[in-house]
Amino acid sequence: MQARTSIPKVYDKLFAANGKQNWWPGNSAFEIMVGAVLTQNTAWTNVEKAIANLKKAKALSPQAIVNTHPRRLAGWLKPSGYFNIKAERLRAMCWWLLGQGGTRKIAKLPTDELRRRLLAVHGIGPETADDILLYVFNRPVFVIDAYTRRIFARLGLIEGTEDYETLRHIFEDALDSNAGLFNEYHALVVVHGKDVCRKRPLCDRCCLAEDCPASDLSGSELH
DNA sequence: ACCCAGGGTCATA
DNA sequence: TATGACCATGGG
Repeated sequence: MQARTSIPKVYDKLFAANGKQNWWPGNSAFEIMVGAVLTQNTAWTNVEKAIANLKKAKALSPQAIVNTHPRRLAGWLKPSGYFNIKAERLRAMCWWLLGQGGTRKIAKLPTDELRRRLLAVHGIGPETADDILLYVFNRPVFVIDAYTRRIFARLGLIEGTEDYETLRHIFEDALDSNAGLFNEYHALVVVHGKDVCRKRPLCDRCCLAEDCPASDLSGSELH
């Protein structure tokens, strides 16, 4: 009981310490989708280099990508790692997008149906699908990633070994179903995960610690 | 020289 | 269903 009711409070602390993040980085729906695939188990700085290569080659569109030989595409993706696999995944996503008639078309689908279709694409798993649902289609879906497991397990709010869907429902049930909130929350989790809570056994000096000044909301709960 | 990064798929038991 | 191997570059 204590555990689940604290999830909103963690958001308040993260927001108070880090402010608004304005995610997802990228200037178009398609760029966000490409980034979501390329960042799989990969540092974002490496993803930026690969996306820059695509832009320089004027290949940041579904048509351009399916018209590009996989070898050449993989070459542009090299800095983001797993380049052969990611070239296939981007191809699969682009074929799918073209077959669906573009993002404008599928934007009309209900969230459950859109999620099923995303998960049916080779190379799009639960987290990537939810990144796209949330940051492209503005759907109130809570994204679970490795940082989420680590941080909240460390805080004692979850075990950390729960499967993806279980965790997603825990977070979605604990919060208002608000895409803007989920957007900011996941961004804050990632920023916090990179920044402070790396290899420590406990978040002893970070903004989530009990005695941290940045975590003291002085009873002014924002929700 | 290690360790890990905003995961997912596939083969095996 | 539940592990483990595999993918691969770049920054710390």
